[in-house]
Amino acid sequence: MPVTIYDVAREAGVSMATVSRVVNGNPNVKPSTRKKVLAAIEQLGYRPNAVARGLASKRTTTVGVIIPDISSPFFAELARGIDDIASMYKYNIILCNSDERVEREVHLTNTLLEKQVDGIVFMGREITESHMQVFTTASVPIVLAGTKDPTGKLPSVDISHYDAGYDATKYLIDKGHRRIAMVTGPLIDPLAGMRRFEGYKQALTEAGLPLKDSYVYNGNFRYESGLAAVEQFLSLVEQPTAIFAVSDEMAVGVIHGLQDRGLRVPDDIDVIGFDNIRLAEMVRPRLTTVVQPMYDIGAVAMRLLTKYMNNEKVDHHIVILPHRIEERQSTKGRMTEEQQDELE
Amino acid sequence: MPVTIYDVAREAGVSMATVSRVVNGNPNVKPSTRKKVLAAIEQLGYRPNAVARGLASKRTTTVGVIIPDISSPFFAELARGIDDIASMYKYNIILCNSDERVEREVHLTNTLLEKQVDGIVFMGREITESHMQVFTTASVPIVLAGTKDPTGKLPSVDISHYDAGYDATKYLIDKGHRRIAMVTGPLIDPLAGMRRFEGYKQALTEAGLPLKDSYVYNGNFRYESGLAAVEQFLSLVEQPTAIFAVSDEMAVGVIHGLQDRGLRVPDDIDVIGFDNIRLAEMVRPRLTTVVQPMYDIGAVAMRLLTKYMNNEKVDHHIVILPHRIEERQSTKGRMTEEQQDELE
DNA sequence: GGTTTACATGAATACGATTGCATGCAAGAG
DNA sequence: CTCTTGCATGCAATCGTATTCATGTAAACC
Repeated sequence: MPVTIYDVAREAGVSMATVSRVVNGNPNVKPSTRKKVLAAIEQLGYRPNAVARGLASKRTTTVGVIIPDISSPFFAELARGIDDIASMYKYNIILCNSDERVEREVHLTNTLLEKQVDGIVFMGREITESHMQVFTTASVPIVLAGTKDPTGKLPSVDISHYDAGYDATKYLIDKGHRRIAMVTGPLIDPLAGMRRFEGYKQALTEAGLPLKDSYVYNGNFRYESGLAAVEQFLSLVEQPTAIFAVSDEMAVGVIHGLQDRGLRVPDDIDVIGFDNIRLAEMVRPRLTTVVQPMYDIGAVAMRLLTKYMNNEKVDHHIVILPHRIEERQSTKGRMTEEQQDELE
Repeated sequence: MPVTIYDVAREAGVSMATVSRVVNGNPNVKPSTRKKVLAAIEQLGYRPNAVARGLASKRTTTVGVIIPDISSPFFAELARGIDDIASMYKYNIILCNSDERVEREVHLTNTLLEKQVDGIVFMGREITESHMQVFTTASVPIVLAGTKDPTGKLPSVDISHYDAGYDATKYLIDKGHRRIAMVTGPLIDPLAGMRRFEGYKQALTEAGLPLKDSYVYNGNFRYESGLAAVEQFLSLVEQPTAIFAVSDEMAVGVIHGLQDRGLRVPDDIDVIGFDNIRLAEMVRPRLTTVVQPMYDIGAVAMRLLTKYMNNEKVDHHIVILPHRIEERQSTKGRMTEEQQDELE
């Protein structure tokens, strides 16, 4: 029923090969016939069948995107970066939510490969053996965004979580803090969980500060974790003077937990977050945070993928994007003892 | 190079038709041969080519989703609802960001149709003539989510924006407010902009309250609009005692704008928002808001689409989901004069 | 035991494009 | 004027599957 390339050919009085050529912008067509064909297309309301084209050409101009949860602001921003670059290169995106479940991630990968996507951008937590197994059976490129595989084989785009954890902690130390608590992510997460925590530990160690278990709360990136963390920290005899939470949501939870107990931020306690989602500017006090270029991670990952898909030369298959600390109102620092001495 | 159904057939010593049958779960296959085929598939690592299947069967088990901006929490939640139901029915989704630009929406629709999606879920602002034109050329069902077309022809899932606007305003009136300001969306938006505003006007009228231009600020759903609105309202001699913002982001902007000026919410001014995104619970005071079932709108829209795709009977092609007001701490009301009289 | 019935399977074709190869023709070279 | 060259076009194979139809076989029936 729908009009095919053959109908157009008949209408224009040419062969289907010629129609195909004008549709695909092949220069080897006489302007006059091109015009005829275009007219026929317009006339008949012809819409090329991309599935047939995909079968014949072995390219679908579609890429798969596997994401933990699109309703998370962090990943949504990443996804937007991916899609913007994708559409810039004329690709469409098949978006799949994995909820970070390994079997599902593997299953989705297979589904995407069946659908003959030209490439895949993968976002997840841990890269396991199961992942590597499917990934290596793929005949199309796969790049990791916001993750890195332990073997370093796969192309990936991410920040240095270790450095970021270190920098945030160092920032607080330099501000004069000595009792610094941390709200971590799930430590099963090797990067956003573990590596950031290791950065924290390193910074403490270098400053000669003790690592106290009671100053570490194991969160899950969500707001409620922040609230819960405050409970733990405030029950201590020696309460922290600064709290480093590895997601903005948790950081805001911390701030509100503190405020609900009558403490002021940053007057009583400093708080620093992580990510720099829009929320960070939509709290009072505005949140000092480690900014992670989420949009860019997505965009760069997609750009990298296009290079692989076009068999272009790539210099570095692992790219580490810079992070930085955006100083806002949730941190103001403490005077160190030396500074206090000077004042006297 | 990749292994095809033909290779499997040879390996299993059957015809490709039989392989196709077992792959598609056709019951007309002797268990013993099914087993042989399955073994061959496993052995060869066969992965069915969904593109070829799509061409032959004329179904892609893929649906298109056009969305203004996936990085907006509101739409992200909607998208999640869509994807969950889609994957429940074994569909994948092609996600496209339109930025609410009409030409782009039209263009994306055409692209999706070329890719032979089995259906489309469309989210946008206004449904114009251009939209209707493409939509009607489509041979697959299209359902609107979070919008409605003026002609009422297209299937859609949404709330009643008019009622919601009315209810929010009425809520404030019942709380004793007489000076109620509103931060609207762009009035070009016929629903989230205009209809909510009309509900507001109606509620005022019924209560015998005047509609004052200075009490209306034209926002764009973003946080900054809320801040700006406060500027306008506080410059008035007779300042409002309650503010109704048609997005939570704007409402939070309003709250912060007020707080930044030393006013307290709700002690000095009540604020009510709209949407009930997670942010609403991540502010102090927590935001009273009109809850819009975003996830459900997406889910129901997708469910409706599956019915159309399966040629099932549908009772109502336009479905209006319920909204309600979630009362939190940003509203506490004012005593009316009568109440004050009673106290004396 | 012959006829009907149901099931299991294979051969062949359609799906709607892309693309390599052959061909015809006109222009340019010698 | 002939030969070469290159452009414009058509022919036909191909992509990997679904699906109809015909066929063969075994079970079921009276």
